[in-house]
Amino acid sequence: MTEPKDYKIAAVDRALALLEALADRPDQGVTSLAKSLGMTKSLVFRLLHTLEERGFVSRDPERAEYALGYRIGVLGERLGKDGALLYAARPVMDALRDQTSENVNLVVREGLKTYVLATRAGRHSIRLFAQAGRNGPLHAGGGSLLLLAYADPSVIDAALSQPLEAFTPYTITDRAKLRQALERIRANGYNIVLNDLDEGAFSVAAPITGADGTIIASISVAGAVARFDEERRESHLKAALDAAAEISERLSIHGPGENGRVKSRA
Amino acid sequence: MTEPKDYKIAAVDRALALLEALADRPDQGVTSLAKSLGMTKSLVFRLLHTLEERGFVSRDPERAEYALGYRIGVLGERLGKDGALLYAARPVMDALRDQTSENVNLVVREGLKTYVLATRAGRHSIRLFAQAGRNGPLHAGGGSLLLLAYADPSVIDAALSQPLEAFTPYTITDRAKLRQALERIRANGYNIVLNDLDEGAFSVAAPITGADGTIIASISVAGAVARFDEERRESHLKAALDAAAEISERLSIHGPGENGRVKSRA
DNA sequence: CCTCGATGTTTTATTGTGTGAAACATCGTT
DNA sequence: AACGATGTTTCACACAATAAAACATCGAGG
Repeated sequence: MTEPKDYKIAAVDRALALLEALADRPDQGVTSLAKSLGMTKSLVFRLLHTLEERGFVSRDPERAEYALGYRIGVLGERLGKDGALLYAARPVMDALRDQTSENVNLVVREGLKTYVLATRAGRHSIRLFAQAGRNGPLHAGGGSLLLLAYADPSVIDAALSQPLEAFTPYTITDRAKLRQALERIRANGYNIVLNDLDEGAFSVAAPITGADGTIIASISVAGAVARFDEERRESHLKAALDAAAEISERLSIHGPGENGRVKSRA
Repeated sequence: MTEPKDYKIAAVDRALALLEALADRPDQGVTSLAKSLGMTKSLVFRLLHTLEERGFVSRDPERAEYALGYRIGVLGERLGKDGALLYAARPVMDALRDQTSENVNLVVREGLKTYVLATRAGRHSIRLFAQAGRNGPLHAGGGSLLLLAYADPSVIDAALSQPLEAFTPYTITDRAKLRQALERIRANGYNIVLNDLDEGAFSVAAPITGADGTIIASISVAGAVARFDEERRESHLKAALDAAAEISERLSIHGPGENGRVKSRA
């Protein structure tokens, strides 16, 4: 450990910790916050005062309890749900790509389509299977099927009531079989497919959980089936699941644990 | 001015200013931020560093440019759109109530219904016309009609294709007349109705604009028609429009101007 | 009704820390 | 190759953040 230069400015860091604490449990008073954060009351008081002036926290005037303020919402809106996901996923995707040397895709659902939010190109393949910003079907592709599996039943019904295009001979177009596949995905907690969207491609997908506990995205490792053997199947799966867990952790209200820090590139 | 004791912590305040600046214009570098905020580079650098460690800003590693980080999105999600609106509106609603002595309602649209987010009870009326959390129709009531007027055309069509209940003899149920009324609301930029939802009640409603520039809510002054004369009509209208502007300003990405501060209760 | 305890608010002194200036590094550009 | 602009790091000092403790305010309970 090279004792990596602490440029943190303590006052700011404390203020941010305070915000996190309020997000975690709103409607706390000065004393309660001070206790749980190990700060003095006067410090907490002044931090809150500063944050309040800018609308980052708001005080219930009657009960002298604080909560996150509207400005957080305004700034958050600017970022958008996708933004939070994207930013949280970025370094994790980099790491996953480095680990697997394969393509990495971050996919979300929008209505009855899927949407590739971001990709990382693997080392091997010349051609990327997915491209950022690309729309895709819900019933084919590792990440897409996974998202469908965890979608609201009404969404599943709607998706299955549409015509199911066969992108390859391996695409599942039989509705009963598709439901079975979804069932198995939910049972496993991941999804591995071969050739169903792009012929010659495999995809190992894991679910990402948002702050509210629902599954909001999938991250997947994808590449050419030629390179896909039993050993890689295991390692890719573990890597994808770990990456998904890491991103989910970052998106959780409690934030990334002390452990979860992604090591920056040397 | 009583020179109100500055409890602000400068470092924290600067950090927040930095966040605002990044929200305002993302993808800025250290120098640009330093210049526009009148801080030194080193300070900005360290503030950014601190914010980055907690995920409140994120850096594009290649281009060394910063933007809001995922953590803002996570916390913002916690608050929700309604939360931001509610917290931003609270003090303004208090002030509006004090000015007008009438009921004040904050209404948003949800699908083809409206929803009362918050109310302030006026001095006069014993009975509150609206109650927080209450659903209402889209085609009657000062705030509701206003929201309908500014809604997407598809929403208007959908709303008009439903049966239009007559809550009082004054409720507009004729679709052509309703469309005319909506037209007039858009032309005026406000809406004043009498008796159309509750008999004996007037409502003066003004539109609130969200961070993205669309109209997301209405704030209205409402009371008994008996107390509604030409003079009050003018003063209530101006008060409502001012209040709406104030809230909109707070919700804008640029934030409340120096002027916009709501004076706290003595 | 008064006292007690708990909470939020204000003051104050001291130290530590946030700060600016300036040196340094690292780019891309002409 | 030299320049200019940008990001990074160092460093010394002043001032501002901090902890402790006093004060205010409120409610509960005897």
